[in-house]
Amino acid sequence: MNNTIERICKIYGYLAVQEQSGADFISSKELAEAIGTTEYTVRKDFSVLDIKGYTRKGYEVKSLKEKLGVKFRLNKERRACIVGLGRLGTALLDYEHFQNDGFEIIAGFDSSINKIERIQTKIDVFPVGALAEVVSSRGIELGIITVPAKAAQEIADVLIRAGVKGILNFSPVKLNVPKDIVRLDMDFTNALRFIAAKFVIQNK
Amino acid sequence: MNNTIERICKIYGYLAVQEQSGADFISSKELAEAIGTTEYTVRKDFSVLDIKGYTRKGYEVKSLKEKLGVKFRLNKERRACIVGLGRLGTALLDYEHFQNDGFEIIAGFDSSINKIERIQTKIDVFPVGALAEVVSSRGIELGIITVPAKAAQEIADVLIRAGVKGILNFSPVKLNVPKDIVRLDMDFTNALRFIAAKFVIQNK
DNA sequence: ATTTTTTAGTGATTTTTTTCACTTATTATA
DNA sequence: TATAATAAGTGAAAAAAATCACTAAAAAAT
Ligand SMILES: NC(=O)c1ccc[n+]([C@@H]2O[C@H](COP(=O)([O-])OP(=O)(O)OC[C@H]3O[C@@H](n4cnc5c(N)ncnc54)[C@H](O)[C@@H]3O)[C@@H](O)[C@H]2O)c1
Ligand SMILES: NC(=O)c1ccc[n+]([C@@H]2O[C@H](COP(=O)([O-])OP(=O)(O)OC[C@H]3O[C@@H](n4cnc5c(N)ncnc54)[C@H](O)[C@@H]3O)[C@@H](O)[C@H]2O)c1
Repeated sequence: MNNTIERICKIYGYLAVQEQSGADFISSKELAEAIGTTEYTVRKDFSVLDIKGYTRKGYEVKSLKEKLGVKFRLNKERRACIVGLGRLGTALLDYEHFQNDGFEIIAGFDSSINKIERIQTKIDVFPVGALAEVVSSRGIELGIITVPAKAAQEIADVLIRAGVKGILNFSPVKLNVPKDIVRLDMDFTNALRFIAAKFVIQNK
Repeated sequence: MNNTIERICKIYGYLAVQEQSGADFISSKELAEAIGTTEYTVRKDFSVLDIKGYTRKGYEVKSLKEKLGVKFRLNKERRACIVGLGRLGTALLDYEHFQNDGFEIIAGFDSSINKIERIQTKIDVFPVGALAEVVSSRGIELGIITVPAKAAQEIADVLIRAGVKGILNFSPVKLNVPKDIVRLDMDFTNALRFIAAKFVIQNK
């Protein structure tokens, strides 16, 4: 199931691009190539999701995107916030792509008043003390954590208590969250390790 | 196999922390908890890798880390470079953790001479024209791509021709690489999509 | 000295995921 | 109009991954 979700998310992104460039139909083969899987897997995913295509044409880009959008609620705008406005946090804060793709970063938080005052961005920034209040009052569903490792769990706890449903964690700690909260870790060091390790395995 | 590699990388990171804090032995259960899997899976992974523990004690932290380090060459320093010194690239450039964990960022590249001149960092920065030369002469094995989407494939091609073995790609495009090159995409938008989609699926 | 508890090790089983093999529909072509 | 080609749909098979169920060893407790 996770694999399917992951593929669907990639497909959804690819469809957005294709839609923009005016493509009408797209085959399972092209989708497979675009996201790095096989046409069988793409068709099986769609089969399970009860999504139909057209023989000899493929899937209609617009309606396919629409259907995936509805099934996985990728069509709906989601509000997010970033906690920890250091080097990584500020880079993310100004990353316009998120907004285009349906994720609206509507607030940033930091513990340093200094930083908050100096920061240059169109997005509202607050002291971290306001986190719980802002998250719940503004209906923020996603929390992005870019604070130092030692503060990450505490921030996660506040976010969850305030009502976020998912956490994207950039700090290199494994956060404890209740199992109805979706957590995803972006650990760059592990990513580099994975690349290095995979290379070693592949070549022996 | 990929799943095993991923788990081993996480375990390796956790072991580094445990070693630091002076732990001697660690059980499959603790490891499982730390990386988010089951004790069975951890033991099975080790069983396959022919790694032995001690009954009623667990695995010896130091020698386990050592063994994984050797098997997956995670003990060896790897040189890496960052191409694209914008908001994300500069954040990564100064991220000290990489060095601690055996990844030595030894060069940064950008197409803007202006940027290169203004940038403040201890790491050597070069115009992108020097990429191929620096990569091959300094034995850089890993390339980190943080250029805009439209330049990403071209940079990947140069990196590969110059001899990198793996690419960590932060741009939101699927790079084409020969299959002996390990590529890993860090697509933050997809990560947010995944969280949102998983949440929807979980709660219906 | 004996029993209990804990934890690894692993073959067998189960579950999940992927791939295959084949059918069907539709369009293009001869 | 007949034939060829293309691409979806899907049950079956295969492969991969995870879990279970058990044994064995060692330490701790009685
Ligand atoms: N910089 C990178 O390239 C990079 C790469 C991988 C992972 N990370 C991880 O991302 C996180 C942030 O990294 P960074 O380099 O941006 O660090 P940073 O030190 O530049 O920024 C951290 C920010 O968090 C703020 N902060 C600290 N405690 C806080 C709290 N309790 N509540 C709110 N804000 C708080 C600090 O004031 C600072 O602005 C770290 O966990 C780091 O390990 C960073
Ligand atoms: N900023 C973020 O938070 C964020 C988040 C997710 C993904 N990304 C992706 O990471 C990449 C970089 O994002 P960013 O926000 O840092 O962008 P940015 O515009 O701040 O930086 C891009 C840098 O690449 C340089 N560059 C452009 N073409 C180049 C080339 N051919 N060779 C070498 N350097 C070149 C530019 O001079 C600039 O310094 C983009 O692909 C973006 O989609 C960024």
